[in-house]
Amino acid sequence: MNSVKIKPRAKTKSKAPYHHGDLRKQLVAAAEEIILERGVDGFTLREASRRAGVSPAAPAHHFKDARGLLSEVALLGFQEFGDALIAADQRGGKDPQKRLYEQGLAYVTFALKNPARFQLMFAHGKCDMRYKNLGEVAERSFKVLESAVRAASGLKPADDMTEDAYGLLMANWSIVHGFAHLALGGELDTPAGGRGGKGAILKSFLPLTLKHLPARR
Amino acid sequence: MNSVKIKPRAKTKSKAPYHHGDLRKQLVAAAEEIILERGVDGFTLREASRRAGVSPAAPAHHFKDARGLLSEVALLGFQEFGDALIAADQRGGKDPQKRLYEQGLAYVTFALKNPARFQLMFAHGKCDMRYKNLGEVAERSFKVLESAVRAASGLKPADDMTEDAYGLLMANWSIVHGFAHLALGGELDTPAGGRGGKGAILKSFLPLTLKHLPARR
DNA sequence: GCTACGATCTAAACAGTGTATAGATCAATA
DNA sequence: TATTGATCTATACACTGTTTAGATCGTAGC
Repeated sequence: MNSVKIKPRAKTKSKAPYHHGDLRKQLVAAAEEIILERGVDGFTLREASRRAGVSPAAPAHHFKDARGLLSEVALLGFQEFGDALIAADQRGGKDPQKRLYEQGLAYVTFALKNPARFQLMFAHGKCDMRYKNLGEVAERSFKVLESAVRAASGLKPADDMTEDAYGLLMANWSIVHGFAHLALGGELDTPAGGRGGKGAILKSFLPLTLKHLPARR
Repeated sequence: MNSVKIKPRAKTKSKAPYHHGDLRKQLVAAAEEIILERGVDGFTLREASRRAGVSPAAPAHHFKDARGLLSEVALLGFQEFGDALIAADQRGGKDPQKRLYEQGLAYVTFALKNPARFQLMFAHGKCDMRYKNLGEVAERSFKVLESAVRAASGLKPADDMTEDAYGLLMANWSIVHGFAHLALGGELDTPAGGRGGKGAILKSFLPLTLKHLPARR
């Protein structure tokens, strides 16, 4: 056999060059794969290296450490998440109640469709909020919610948040976040007519719950 | 000197016997210490062994593996948790709304006062729900909530849950669980006048949020 | 009292992890 | 063309959970 050595990472390429060329992106992709397959806790940096076809020390040149790579994944997640929330908010038009409802729908939908990413984004200590602009990007999602709550509370954009408005904000956030967390933990599968997977949860349980989204009082 | 050798683990005892004598309990205690100090992810079985003064292989005689030990900790947690919910429910008397409020208060209070334990109890995959009677004990807490929701929905104990009642249940659970999760993640610290630690959260933020606990509609 | 046993422990080993170090490779710049 | 800096490998270290074989010791049965 006339040795044509295979580059492990590329589909059909020449010789496995010493330099990967696209490692950073592939590490991120591998990380997303892994947390999807094995959960956030199942992630290992060495496995990501393996899937990218490099040595365990290679990632250090692109990310400070394992948390760095996970933080990058979270960053991308929060970007998509924020976009989804903004789009939902706009679907709500001028009705604050509808804005909150659409946001809640989008919040949980994102969580159930991107379970691993969502768990990572809100896991305690898994990623470093000082990584790049992760903190700001996460804050952006928060602001979308705050904006709708301000409208629902009759506040103008420049006004300070009142205590009541802040209570409304926390209540709205809590209910959708709690629902997402419980659903992802399988906590909503057991009782009564559960089962049916994420689809059933989104289609039947979620609307039943979002009916109770707190409005201004 | 009439040799009174010190047993490393016991306060003031004789000789460090080959057999520990109280290992199971001390492992549980060590595990609770560790998750409190280092978080659930910071737990290692070897560290627990070290603190109990035994070799890394010793725990295997009392727990199947690391998850087994954590499951035991979760089991004890759910027992206390269930007791707290039941006591709160009774404080609510005959008013379903008050029962739900007291339960919510107790739910979040438990979470903030036992952060590590709570995170463990609701962490995905950290403990084995088939461990001993962990599943049933966890279910017991759920039943306390369900019972109050039945009352709030005008259902008798024997009645099947209606869709609406189930929505009410999920909404109540979601809001308190979400609040607890967000608070533990420090998510409620940043904005506006936050800070002040868990005490401030319990005393000011929580009531503002629980005002919005969904009632029957 | 003795013996045998079963429960409980230790010591040592194995495979896996994250990460630090030193050195190899290679594109691009001076 | 030589050098430099970015990117990679090989190696090593200190951890981890868990398994194995063997040591210890309370106690049940004789």
